[in-house]
Amino acid sequence: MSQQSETLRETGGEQRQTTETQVRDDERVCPECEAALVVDEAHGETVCEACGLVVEEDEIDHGPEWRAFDSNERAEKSRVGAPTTKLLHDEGLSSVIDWQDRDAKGRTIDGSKRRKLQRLRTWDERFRSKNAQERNLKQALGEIDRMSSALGLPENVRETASVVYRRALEDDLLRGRSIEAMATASLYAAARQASVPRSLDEFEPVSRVGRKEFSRAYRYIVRELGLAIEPANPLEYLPRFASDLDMDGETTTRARALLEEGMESGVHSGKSPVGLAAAALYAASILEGEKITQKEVCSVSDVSEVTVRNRYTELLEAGTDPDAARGAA
DNA sequence: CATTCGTGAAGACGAAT
DNA sequence: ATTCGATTTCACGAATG
Repeated sequence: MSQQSETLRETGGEQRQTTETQVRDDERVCPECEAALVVDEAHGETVCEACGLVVEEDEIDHGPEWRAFDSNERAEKSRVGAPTTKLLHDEGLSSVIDWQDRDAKGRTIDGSKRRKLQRLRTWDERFRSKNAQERNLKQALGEIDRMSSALGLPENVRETASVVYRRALEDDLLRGRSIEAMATASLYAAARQASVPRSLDEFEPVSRVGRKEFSRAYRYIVRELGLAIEPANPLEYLPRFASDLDMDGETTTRARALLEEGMESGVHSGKSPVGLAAAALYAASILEGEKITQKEVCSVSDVSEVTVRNRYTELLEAGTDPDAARGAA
């Protein structure tokens, strides 16, 4: 999956080089000598290269840009430009291109200037929508990170999830759906694709949106993106549940055999894979004499005891395993 | 007493219309 | 969007150890 990590790196481009203590700050120059300022991150200071003048960080002056010698002058020149706002991602500092073909005095613009404006609008629009998507993505990736660490999902699943999300974003699948729901759905899909599935029940408490919402989002992206996700295999849940229960390797192997047999005879069609896995563990624990209670398997697998009961009787019936018969007797 | 087993009503879900 | 069928869950009681 090198393709995925490449896509990932692509947008991670805004990392700062924090290892360097000295970074040129080209935006500002020293008020005394006009030389470029240098940011000393170790000391948290901004310093002039040439004359050594120290300009404190975080002391950016938003006030008047000229000195005022009396109140008249102060009123006149108090501020240049619009105040900045945190509500816009660029703090309102970017240019806005009007849709009207008129200049500042209201006269119409014509000819080549008009076409030029048109091209500018096109690009402006492209950058703006790109930024909107980037911000969206940033938030979603944060959520994916949060949830996957809460669920103990490995790194590669996060990457897959972010790729899925990115595709959904590019295909304009986000309309009317919340970022959170889509992020959850992407992670769910990724976990299943990576053969380390988590059930919807496990996602419910870590997601910020309701189960209904993200499961709908999940179905939606699977259909729209054409993701090939097969029904979850009960075997994939086994190792995790087994280790949660501190079960014997023997018993786990037995459970796996039981499951495989059961799937041969088709007991699993239409049944919840999680319940099947839980039942197999329970059945195996009886057969192996390492007794665990139904309640215990239920607590690690989030299925009801009833389901475990039903599944495990089916599993034992389907199992023509002579060994199983002997163990039960 | 804890665990297991069975049952019917009720909810959730996917498929079909 | 609603309806239908299958599955799961809940709540309960009974049996078993």
